[in-house]
Amino acid sequence: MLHLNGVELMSESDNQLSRYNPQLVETKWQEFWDKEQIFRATPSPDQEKYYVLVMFPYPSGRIHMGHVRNYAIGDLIARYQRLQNRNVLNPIGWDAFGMPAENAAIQKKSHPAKWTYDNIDAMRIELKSMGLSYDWKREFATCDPDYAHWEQDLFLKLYEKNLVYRKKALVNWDPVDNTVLANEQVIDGKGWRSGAAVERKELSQWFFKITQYADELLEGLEKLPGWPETVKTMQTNWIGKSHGVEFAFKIKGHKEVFGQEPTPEDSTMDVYTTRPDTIMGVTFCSVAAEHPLAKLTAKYNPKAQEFIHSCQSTGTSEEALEKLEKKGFDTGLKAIHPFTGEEIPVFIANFVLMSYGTGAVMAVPAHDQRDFEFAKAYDIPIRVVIQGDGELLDSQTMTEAYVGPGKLLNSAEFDNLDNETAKQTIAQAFDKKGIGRATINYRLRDWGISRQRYWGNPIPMINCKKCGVVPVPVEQLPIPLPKDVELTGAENPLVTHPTWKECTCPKCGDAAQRETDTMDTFMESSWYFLRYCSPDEQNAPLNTQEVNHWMPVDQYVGGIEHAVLHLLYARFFHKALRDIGEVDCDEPFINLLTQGMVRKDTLNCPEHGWLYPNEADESKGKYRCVKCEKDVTVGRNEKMSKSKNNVVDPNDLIAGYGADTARLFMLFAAPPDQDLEWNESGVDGAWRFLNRLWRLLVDIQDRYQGAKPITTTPKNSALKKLRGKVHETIERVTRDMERQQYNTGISAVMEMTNAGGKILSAGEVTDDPEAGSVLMELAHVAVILLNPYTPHITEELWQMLGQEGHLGKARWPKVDPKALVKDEITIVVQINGKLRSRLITPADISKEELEKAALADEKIVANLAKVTVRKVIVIPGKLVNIVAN
RNA sequence: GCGGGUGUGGUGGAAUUGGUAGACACGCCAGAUUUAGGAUCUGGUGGCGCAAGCUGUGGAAGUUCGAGUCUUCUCACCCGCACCA
Repeated sequence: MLHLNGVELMSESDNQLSRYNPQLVETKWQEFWDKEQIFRATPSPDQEKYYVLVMFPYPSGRIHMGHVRNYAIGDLIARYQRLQNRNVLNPIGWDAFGMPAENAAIQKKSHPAKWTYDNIDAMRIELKSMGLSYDWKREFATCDPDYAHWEQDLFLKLYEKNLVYRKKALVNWDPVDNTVLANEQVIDGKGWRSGAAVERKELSQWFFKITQYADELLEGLEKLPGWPETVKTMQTNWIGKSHGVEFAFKIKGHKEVFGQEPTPEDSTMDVYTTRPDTIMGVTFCSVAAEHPLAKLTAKYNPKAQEFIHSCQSTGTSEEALEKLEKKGFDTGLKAIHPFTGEEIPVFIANFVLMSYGTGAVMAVPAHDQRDFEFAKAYDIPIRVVIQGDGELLDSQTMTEAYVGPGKLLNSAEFDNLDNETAKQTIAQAFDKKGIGRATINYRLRDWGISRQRYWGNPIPMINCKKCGVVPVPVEQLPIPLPKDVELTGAENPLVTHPTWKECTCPKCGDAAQRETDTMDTFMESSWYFLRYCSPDEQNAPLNTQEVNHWMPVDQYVGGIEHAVLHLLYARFFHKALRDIGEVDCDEPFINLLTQGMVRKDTLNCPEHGWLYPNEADESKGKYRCVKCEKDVTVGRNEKMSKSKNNVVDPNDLIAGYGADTARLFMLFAAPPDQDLEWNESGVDGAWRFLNRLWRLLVDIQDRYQGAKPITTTPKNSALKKLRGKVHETIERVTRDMERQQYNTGISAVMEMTNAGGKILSAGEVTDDPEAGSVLMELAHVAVILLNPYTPHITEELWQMLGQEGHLGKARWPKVDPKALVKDEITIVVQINGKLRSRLITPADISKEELEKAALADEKIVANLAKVTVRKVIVIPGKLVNIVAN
């Protein structure tokens, strides 16, 4: 019996000639990898490092197809890089804080920690059944006391650096989850998780100064060529940098309107505009409902108050906004135009946002669509100040605002300037007058991280009546969550717990209270990739030396849904940690691969609603419900989701076909960044290929046991051609690995094994003295090239081929350039670009000879009988195109 | 509305980046094999045509000896943002 590091080859009765048994093979190799710690990563000075990272899962209890795809891709990259002799770090862990654990605890009257750790145990088994090459020694969950401890520590370090602050803020309140949401977590005015309509509420909140890094986050994108354009565009738009001018209007009329003299604050109004070139077209101003001038007006005028109220109660849903009419309320106050001295009305308008710029805008109806609509509704003058090429604009007849480029008119000393130049000239004019200056504005706002939830990491702060906000001293960390809580969903147990929040102020020693908010769970995912580098570090959040050895992440793999949220927070947090000396590099993720969704048809029965795939019978393209025989509507092909029942459980797939088949299918069915349509027969195809491969290699080993892979050029031309195919395949698969088009890599190997199978079954050259070594080379190459896709079966076949050791020690094959040299090639002959004939010529044929041969070809001669040749284009090695008429 | 992307056989998808369109697979058709494991093997398979051939990459035009690939316009679908001044 053969042995390999204590692992037995399949027993005699079950060996070489027997069928491919994935369950046996996979269990065997998973145990071997585990026992021998094959994928343990330790820094090594001799090898180039490679850090591959997959987005860690939330421990929901079961893996889904999205995980399988994500981790199959990540593992393929890890194994490929190992074969390229790189020292690979491929870690995994658990994004373990969050609301589902609390909801489950409420439902089951248990504790979130128990639910979470039970789920992790279940999911770990599932992940292990996939045969992923993780360094499991680095595994952690973000709810581990250790991880929470060092996160609190980092929070305090950033607080010291003045990157964290607290302020009262109007927040997005999710009434179902009873918590605050960041702007990024509000989608179409609804909570990203609960789907409930978000309300506005004013609360004291902790913020990270992400806006301080807005410019670097924006510019950093340019240094990331390995990121998809879509993600970079989304982040660019999210940051929303704009150049403009901020200036102040003098405000008058307080006495007339309110019967009161203005306070200094009330007598001016700051506005921000990106269009200073249209300054002479300003005919009114508008302010947000929350603007101080609006509030002032409301104080004296109940109708204004009513109007403001109606603004705030309008929904923020997509539809509501789209149909929302432009409405305003005239404050009666007048703004003084800074250049003309003209008095213009100031309105409270329902479409002005308090949270962007200054909450007040100068309105130019002729050149801004919103202002145009507003002016039409309230009969405000429209003044054209930019004239584009073409027809003359007429303020009386124009039906929409002109927002294009052009020359200035009706603009006094600025007349005839082109508007781009005017932006600068006028900005300077503001500066000279001392009432305004060029400003940069961002759409991005600071990251609010306070959450009124139990199952999160406590914010390590103390509120003292005397001293105010005081940070918890580092030596008192960690602040653990209380274990003795009962979750009801009504109120945060950290608030209601009898003792947890009570403490003494570190400054004055008086009784004080802890901050009861916990941190946004995006905090945990903002530095987990750093903690992976030194997961056991006991004295600090990070071991800087180890972190700097492994960082940055060379390849990050995950879902596109994190394009803005997680990926922007993580970039920011990383840069902040860089600035407190925790890590050296500027960007955490050099290359980003965003995999597409796994989708499946949805089935809907008129009686039973959404059906599971096995609840409908298919015949002739029609589906019937197995329960009621009614016709089933086949809905759109959609992302697999529990609510639509269009899910396939990866565990069933792995139990039935094995992990290798599941992985192969996932990687073969589509390029990784594209959506993947789930298709049962595609799985069968992958399964059959692995069986064919198995049989082919068993056949080769049977016939040519002991043959050494060939290293020279075979004499027989069929064998030479086959060897050419082998090396062409190495070249193609290598290229596909580098360009991350894994589906075509598999195709290439399939072509190669098909060619090998053909030679064997044809039987013509199987007795050639070199046949064995050519086929043995093919077998070896097939095994190694496929190892990143299907690790278990390739290990088993490697061993079956009599190889010492395991594939962890193998190296990616090298192309023998001699093997790629072809004796003859096929040349296409076209007439006027249409295919007319093919020539088989020696590979080294000269241009002239090729032209001659093409023109002498029978079919070509026949086709040229009635026309005159005008020109002949010869592309050596490819084609000849004859231009004739 | 703005920004980004995608349209190729019955299906998933290829096409060395301007040079044989449809690789590889699924499905289907025909045949072989008394066929023990989700069969396997051989051949065929874009459309039209008996054939030579014609035609064909959402549509229209253009550049080019030559266009799935480049340019312009247009249609459809998908994703993101959405009154950001």
